[in-house]
Amino acid sequence: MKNSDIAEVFENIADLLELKGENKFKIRAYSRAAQVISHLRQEMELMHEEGTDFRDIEGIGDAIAKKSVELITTGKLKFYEDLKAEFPEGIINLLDVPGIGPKTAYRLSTELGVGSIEQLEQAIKDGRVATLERMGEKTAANILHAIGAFRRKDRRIPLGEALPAVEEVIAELAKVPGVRNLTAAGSLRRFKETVGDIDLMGTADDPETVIQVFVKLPQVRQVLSQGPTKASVILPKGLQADLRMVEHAEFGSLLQHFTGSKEHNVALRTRTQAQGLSLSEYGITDVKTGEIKKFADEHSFYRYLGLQYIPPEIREDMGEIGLAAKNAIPALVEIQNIRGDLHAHTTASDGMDSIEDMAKAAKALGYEYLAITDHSSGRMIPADKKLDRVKRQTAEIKRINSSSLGIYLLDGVEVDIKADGSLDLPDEVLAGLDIVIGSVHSSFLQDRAQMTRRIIGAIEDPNIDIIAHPTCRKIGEREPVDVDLEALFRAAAEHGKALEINAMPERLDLKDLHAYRARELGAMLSIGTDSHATNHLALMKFGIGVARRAWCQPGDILNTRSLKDVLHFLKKDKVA
DNA sequence: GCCGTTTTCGGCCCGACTGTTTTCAGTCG
Repeated sequence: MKNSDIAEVFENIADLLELKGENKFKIRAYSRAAQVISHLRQEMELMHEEGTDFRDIEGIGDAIAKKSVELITTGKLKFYEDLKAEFPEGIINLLDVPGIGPKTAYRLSTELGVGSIEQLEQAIKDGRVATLERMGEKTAANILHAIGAFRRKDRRIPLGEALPAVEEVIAELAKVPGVRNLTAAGSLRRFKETVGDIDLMGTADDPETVIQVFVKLPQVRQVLSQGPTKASVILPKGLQADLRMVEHAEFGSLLQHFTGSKEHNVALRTRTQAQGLSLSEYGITDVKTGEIKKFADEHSFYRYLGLQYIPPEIREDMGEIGLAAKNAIPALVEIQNIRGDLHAHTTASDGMDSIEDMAKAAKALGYEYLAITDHSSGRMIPADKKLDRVKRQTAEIKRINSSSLGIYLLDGVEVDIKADGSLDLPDEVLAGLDIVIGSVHSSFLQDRAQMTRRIIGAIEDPNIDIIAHPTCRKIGEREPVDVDLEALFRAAAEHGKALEINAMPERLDLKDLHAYRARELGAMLSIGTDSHATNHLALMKFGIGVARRAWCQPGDILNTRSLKDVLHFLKKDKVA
């Protein structure tokens, strides 16, 4: 049973207890445990095998530890089964509809016998919902609308899609006179791989004007709510955007509050409560005097609480607050630390631009080096031409490296790790290159044992330097391959090979939790954009976001190193 | 149900908006 399954059970328990009207702190405890479990960097199943006591995990005590063990060992939980049996089938599904909480779900279920979204839709249409106490025509219509939106919005939007939409809206709002500090906060600012909705904020001399411009933007498909300081709208593709405006002097508190995560903020508030302080988006209130202190920026906000500044990417209540109190937050890797890109394609395979154009674009970013790593075969390369292609590439790279362009090209390849584990180019060809990236591009559905052997075999191959996009997932498109990541990370650490954080927004592979664990086990990481055109080189920032979410420091990332040190890692010192 | 620079018992985060209410409950983030 995977962590996500266990977390789901506890989240469902929290929902059911809420339906039941249980003690809200008990409910919160289950909900919090679910949250913590879904953020664990190791599978609980494995931790259990290794004898880990789950009570050592913050947020998990005697009861939930015991229930977790029951789930892991038997695949079921009696407490949960009994609880479910107390309610009409399907009641939990109703909670998925935005606007329906436990109270409403319970009444719909008990008073109208509604047990599914379809039945709910029917009950609204024949007018039964509007007749309930404290419900009306408007509420019923809103629920009906929410059902439609819920059906269309079946997944969170990848970061790479949300960001351009946001930039467009911000550009429009920036035209309003007196507007300042327009920023996207929320999961977007924390670089989460998918974004549920967009949190925009800013400050203005006259906030209400900005809200009015916002709800009338041409992109806006629907206005969900609108007040003097806050509005929510639906943008194309069902993307929800919330805008909040405050006074200039309060921006730091606002940004901090809406950057989240929710868990981080809850933990922060709980902690500061003991100091007699109350936190909100408007500032920090001294509970005794009622005096409110405002903050124009986040740094002063955290400083006032006696905390080191915490970078947005690690605000997940995963230990960062305790470390900040001890001034022990590590210096996370930044885009400025990156000295080159180790994964790029050209017209030699399926890329759009020539080797020289890619080199110039990388140079323009200030890089010292760029690895040209076209595919071994397939993707525009006939099998019988693959050796010629490599030869031509090597010659062209030699030419550019001896020119005055001022960037060093690493002569490389992204070689397929074939289904049987063999590599798609002969050893002697691979041995002659500066850098060899191994990738799985086929037979994604192999079973765990086979896939693990396949990739670890490549890690053990002396010619391989980096494993690209190790899980092969594509967000919202293709599931990750079934592989024993723990074993893979250990093998990479043992053999001194790097694992890629692929920076393409639809990949982000390794993902944050995996990169965290790989680093913890001592594996080197590299961030590669997998660029297929010059403008893709700028996607590096997404890889940096993942690396920061994985608490990586510059030393954890291969391509923060100088060319000399990279070549040393690749055991190609002699080439430099 | 969890947890401890006030505590092993008694606490447990904060505010806006909506709709249906004459003062607030429910939901969301």
